[in-house]
Amino acid sequence: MPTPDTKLLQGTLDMLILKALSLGPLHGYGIGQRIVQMSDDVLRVEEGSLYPALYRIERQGWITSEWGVSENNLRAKFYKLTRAGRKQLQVEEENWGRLADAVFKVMRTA
Amino acid sequence: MPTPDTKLLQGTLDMLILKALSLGPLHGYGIGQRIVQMSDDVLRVEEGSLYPALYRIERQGWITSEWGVSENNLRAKFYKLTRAGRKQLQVEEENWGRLADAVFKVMRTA
DNA sequence: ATAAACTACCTTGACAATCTAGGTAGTCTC
DNA sequence: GAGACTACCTAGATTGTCAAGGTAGTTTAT
Repeated sequence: MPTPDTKLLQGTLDMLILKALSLGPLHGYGIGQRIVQMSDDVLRVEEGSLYPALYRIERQGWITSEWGVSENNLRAKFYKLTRAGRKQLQVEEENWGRLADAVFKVMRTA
Repeated sequence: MPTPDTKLLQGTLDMLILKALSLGPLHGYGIGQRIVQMSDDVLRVEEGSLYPALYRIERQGWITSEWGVSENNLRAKFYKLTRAGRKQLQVEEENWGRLADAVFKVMRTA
């Protein structure tokens, strides 16, 4: 198990989850792993953040869930991006880009 | 007065304040303005966030304060970066870079 | 003179996101 | 049958930010 050394950038978790799901349906546990992996072990997602985030996002209608069986033969809840979720991902992506660029610009100020 | 349309990326305020002060001492009100200006009106700092942040940062020993008079002839508390603050700015800068890069990497994932 | 706009500070209360730290239960390997 | 791993969940505390209020002094325009 990778043990990344840093906490998540606040406010980006929802976006990262949506992004992970944009690559295909996945259960909660797997989403956490996929994010760690996609970020090359820099970003970690604690379960205490992950599951509440999933409920929050589902309540918004951006993902749907369905119980199933994992690759390891365990019961698992699979999440899938909705059309609205795909749209939301775009919005958050643009927002993040704008903000991150602004921060970078400030940091580059002589 | 510029009215930027977005909230601050959480966790970056301290860094932005330190950065603003790295360009020279400044009073609280001015720090807020400098950040708005450095970010081309994308980042806004609410006073309800700014002043508590300044106390927090001063408590850490990264800045010191001194009462003085502003350019407009009003009493104002001027903040100055300490040596420790300059070092902290570096640390936060590296951290931010690493995290932001990781997020960008995730978002670019096919 | 006096109102309006701006500078500069401050505080309170609420809210949202995250983490820590616990827990359950099933599977697989040794 | 012990230990590691998968997979879910929750409660409580902490933290950062914001919204919305407030005080007081200065400047500009009327």
